[in-house]
Amino acid sequence: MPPKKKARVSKRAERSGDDGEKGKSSTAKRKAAVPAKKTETSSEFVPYSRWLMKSEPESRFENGIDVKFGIEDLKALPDQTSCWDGVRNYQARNFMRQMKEGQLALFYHSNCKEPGIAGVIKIVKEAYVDHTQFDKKDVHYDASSKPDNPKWSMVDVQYQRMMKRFIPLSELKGYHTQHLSEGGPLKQAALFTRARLSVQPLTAEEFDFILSLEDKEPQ
DNA sequence: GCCAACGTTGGC
DNA sequence: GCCAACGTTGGC
Repeated sequence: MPPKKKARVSKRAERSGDDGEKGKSSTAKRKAAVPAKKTETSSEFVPYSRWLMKSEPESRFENGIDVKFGIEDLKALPDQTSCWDGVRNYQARNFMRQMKEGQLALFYHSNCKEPGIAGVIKIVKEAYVDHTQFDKKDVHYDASSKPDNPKWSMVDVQYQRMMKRFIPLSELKGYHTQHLSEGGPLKQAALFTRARLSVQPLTAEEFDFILSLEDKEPQ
């Protein structure tokens, strides 16, 4: 399961102990878990079912370790499957814990020449303990996390397909700006409103809109 | 390489 | 429990 890899996020996160989900007390709550949207006609919560996950496709060394993990790297693995370890941000972790097997996510290339949406992946294993938090050699080792009460989780994802064409961030940003003034599906996309979140939810409208761009001319 | 935005830490 | 300092994310 554990190919070395990806998702760059803080590296210490030390205490703060919080756990995000016991929700009630303490600090670090700040903007805890954004609640899923409600439907118009009922007060039922509709859980998110689409996601966007960021990873770096270009080599970058952290403590002597290359954190490069682009969609091509995922595609090259046995079963085209990998665990998504190394997430060290509570909101991102909490979103991963909401993921269900079979759900789709957009694979986003970050911190690179051309940031943007590279392809589609599928959640093939729901959240479980991220072993790298206990590994002193790992870039994302977290000395504050104890095996009897692990802080960090990961999911497994499987490559589905490349986008028919790469959708650059710049293009999405153009639509975001446009939708802000005229209305439209990317108006509130987390990619822009929560820029630094490495694992974020997408509404069905956002997800479908982004996929629809594949068949349009680059803007 | 710069640096704005923002999450985390830790003193008080 | 506030908030300034610090460190990271990630576009440009």
